[in-house]
Amino acid sequence: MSVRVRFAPSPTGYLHMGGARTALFNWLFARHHDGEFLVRIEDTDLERSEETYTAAIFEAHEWLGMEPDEEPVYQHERMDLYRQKAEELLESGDAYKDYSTKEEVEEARKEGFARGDKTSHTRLWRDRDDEPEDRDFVVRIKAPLEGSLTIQDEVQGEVTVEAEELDDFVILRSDGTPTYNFCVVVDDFDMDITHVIRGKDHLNNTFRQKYVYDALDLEPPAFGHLPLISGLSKRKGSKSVQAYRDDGYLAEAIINYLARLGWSHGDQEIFSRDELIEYFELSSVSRGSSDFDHDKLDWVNTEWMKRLEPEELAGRWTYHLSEAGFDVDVDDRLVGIVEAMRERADTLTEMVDKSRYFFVDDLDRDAEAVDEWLTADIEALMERIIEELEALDDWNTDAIETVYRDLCDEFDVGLGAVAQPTRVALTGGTVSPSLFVTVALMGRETALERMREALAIIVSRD
RNA sequence: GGCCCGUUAGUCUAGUGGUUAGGACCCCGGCCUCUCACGCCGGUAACACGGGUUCGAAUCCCGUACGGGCUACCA
Repeated sequence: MSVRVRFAPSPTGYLHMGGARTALFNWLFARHHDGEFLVRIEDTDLERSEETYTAAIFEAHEWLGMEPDEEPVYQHERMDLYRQKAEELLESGDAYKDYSTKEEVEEARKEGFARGDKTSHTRLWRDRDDEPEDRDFVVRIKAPLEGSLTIQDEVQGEVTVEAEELDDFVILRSDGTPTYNFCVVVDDFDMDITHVIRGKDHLNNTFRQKYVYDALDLEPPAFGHLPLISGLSKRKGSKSVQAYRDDGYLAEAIINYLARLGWSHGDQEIFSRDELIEYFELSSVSRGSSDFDHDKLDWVNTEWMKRLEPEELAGRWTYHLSEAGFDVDVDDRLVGIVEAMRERADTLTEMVDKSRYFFVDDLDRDAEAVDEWLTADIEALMERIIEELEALDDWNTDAIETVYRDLCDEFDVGLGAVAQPTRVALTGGTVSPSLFVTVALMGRETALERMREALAIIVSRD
C-alpha cells in the first residue's frame, strides 16, 4: 500500500511555526515515498473553531507549497460516523455510558489521587447497567485494567506504558460530540492513513488511541512522534506563517530552516525542495526538542535571497514595496536594485528599508552625514563631477566609474574623497552598494538632481 | 505528585566503542575595499553529573539533576 499521511490542525488559531513544521515533515515524508499528503481539519470543538483560521491554514499551506493531494476532511461533517462507531463499541461492550456528573468525577478523582492511585478513577459506571433517564451521559472506552502496551515509534523508538496508568477516557461527550482521541482513530483508519506523524505531545495519547484501535478491531498505522520546538513565544516563532511572509521571509527559507530544526542530513545546511524530498527520513529526525533561532533563520533567508533568480526575487519584492507605499513594476532597474541590495538585507522588508532612497520623491538627508561630507573643500570637485556626468552619452556603471576615476586623478585625491559625498548626495546617508552601481541605478535625472541639491548645500555652507 | 520522552559549545546539529569531537548560526580578530555588505582566512566555545560494563566510552547499562510532554466532556 502506498504511503498516506495527514496533517491534522485544529482551526483554533493561525498556523504557527510548530504546526508548519509538523505539516512539512508529513509533506516531505509523503513526497519522499511517492505517497499522498492529506489535511484534516479537527474542528470537533465547535466552541473554539473558526472558519477564518481554517482559511488561514490553507493559505499558509499554499504559500509554503505544501498543498494537500486530496480535498481536506472536516471532522464536523463526520459526526454521524463517530456516533455510529461509538454505538458499535457500546454494543460490543468495549465502551459504556457514564451518567456521573462532572462533580462526581472530580470528587472520585481527588479521592483516588489522595489514595495514591495511578489512574484518575473515572470508572464509576464501568460496571453499572442502569440508565437513569433524568441525567446526561458520556461514553467512555473500557480500557484494560492490567497488562502493558508497547509501541514502536519511527522516531522515538520503543515506548512502553503500563495499563494501570491509563483510565477510561471519554469518547463521546454528553452533548454527543466525539473527543479527539476517538475521532483521530476513526478518521485515520477511514482515510487509510499509513503513517501518523505528529508532535511528541501526542506520544502518550498514542496509547489511548491504541485502545480504540483494539476495541474497533482495526490495525493501527505506524507512528512517528516529532520533537517539539521549545521556546516558541509570541516573538519567537508562534507568530503565524503569514506574519513571517509579511515580515519578508521567503517560503524557501522557512521550509529550509524548519526542516533543519530537528532533522539533518550530514553537515548540509541549505536544501532545495527537491533535496529535502530526496533526503528526508524519519530515522534522521532527532529526538530532543529544539529552540527556534531567529538569527539562523535570518541567515538562511539571506542565503535564499542570494540563490533565487534576481527577476524572481524582484517579483516577490514588489509585494513588500507596495506595502511600504512604493508601487513599482519589475523592470531592469528594479532587478538591478535587487542584485545590489539582496546581500545587504536579511529579509525582503529590510531590503525595502535599506532601499528607500531609490524610490522616494523627496530625499531626507541625515544631518550628521551632511555636516561631515558635504563640505566646502569639495565644491570644485562636485561641480566637475556633475559636469562630466551630464555629458555622459551612456548612463551605465562603467562609464560612471570612468568619470569618477579620471576626476580623482585630475584632482589628485583618492576615491574615498568623493564616494561619501556622493552617497550623501544620492542616498542621504553614508551606506549604499558600490558607488558606481548606486549612481547608475539612481537614474540620470534623479542622480543629477540630487547632486545639484548637494552642491547647493555645499555652496550655502561657505 | 504519577507516567512517558529527552540532554554534544549561547543556538541548530554531525557522531552509532578507538576522531586533535566535525559543520552551521551568533560573537571576536584579519584580509578584500569607495561606505555597508558579500566573500575569504583565523579565533573563543560542547559530550549535564555520578557510578558501572570494557583494553578503551560522547557512543552501552544504572542512578541523579535539569528540560519538555501527558495526566480534560482541548486538540
